Amino acid sequence: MATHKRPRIDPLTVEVVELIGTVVARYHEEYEDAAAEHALTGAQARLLSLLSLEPLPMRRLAQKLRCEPSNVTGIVDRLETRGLVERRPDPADRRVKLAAATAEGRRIAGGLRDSLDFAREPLAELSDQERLALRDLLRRMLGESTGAGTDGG
Amino acid sequence: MATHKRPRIDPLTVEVVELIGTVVARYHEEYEDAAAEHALTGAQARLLSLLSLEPLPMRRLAQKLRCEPSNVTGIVDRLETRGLVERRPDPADRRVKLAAATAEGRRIAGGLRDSLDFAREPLAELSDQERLALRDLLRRMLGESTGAGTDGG
DNA sequence: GGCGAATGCTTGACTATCTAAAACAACCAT
DNA sequence: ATGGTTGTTTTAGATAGTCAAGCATTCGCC
Repeated sequence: MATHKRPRIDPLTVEVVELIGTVVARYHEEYEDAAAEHALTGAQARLLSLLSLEPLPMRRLAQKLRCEPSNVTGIVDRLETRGLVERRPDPADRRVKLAAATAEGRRIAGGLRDSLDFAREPLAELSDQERLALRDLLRRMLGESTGAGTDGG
Repeated sequence: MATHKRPRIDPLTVEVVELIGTVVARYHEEYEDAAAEHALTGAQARLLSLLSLEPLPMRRLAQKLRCEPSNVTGIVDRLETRGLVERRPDPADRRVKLAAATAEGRRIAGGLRDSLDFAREPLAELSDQERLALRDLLRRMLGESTGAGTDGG
């Protein structure tokens, strides 16, 4: 009964998996906290951070956030109500609406970035050499598909 | 203007931070997908996984999931409706309700664990020695506060 | 030039997650 | 016994997410 034919995993792999789980959990916690400090939800913070780099069509936002466009409509609505984001027409295509961060929106996004100490603090524990080693290991683990934005267009 | 007095960060640290962000994103994606394969939401999957180890009081669940107890009520309700979880009285304290996974719930939790290939697949890329190095780096990064469940009672 | 299909966004209906506040029951100390 | 504390649920309300339908615009094609 319950023949869980789970491929045998060595304890080391299990431990690494658990460590990664811990990193993931802590990262999220810190992110949500940082967002909350600026009266943003996680989803709002992610969207606003994207827009602080460049204006984007709603459709593009949905792709980057991996959700339905109709969902983006709501999130942008709430940010627009608060004056952090605005919708602009796309001169090249009148169907498209470009969401863009306002000056205030960019200010908040900057503050958010600064609050995101998660990455800096624990990394400070590591020497340059160790950071280098960590980078290489993570790269290999991610299989070079680390184009950081290569989410096929 | 906007004197973002952001402590200068070296490019290596920035890159490592981005890599960790990618790991976090992929982990979540995989987790949600695995949950969806078993007709569970992320929150339901996390809760059920906890209960597959041992029955827990609602209050304890809320602590582990870092949310309000009233929230746990709803999630357990939905899982109970589907017969994956049941509420039992705590013989030692009649106020307490112990949430416990049913046999079917444990079965699903097992399947969920098996689907969670995220950790195994990319880790297979690494040699034993590299895994060891990665473990040590992650441990140091997390500052030994990796008691994996030492969420003070 | 115009017609139909495809594209971009929004709306509406519905579910899940989450919080805060209030209600209720049971425990515990005095 | 009384009263304060603790554990759970209920209620109300917000956000986030899906899917299907609707509307406007663009594009392919004749």
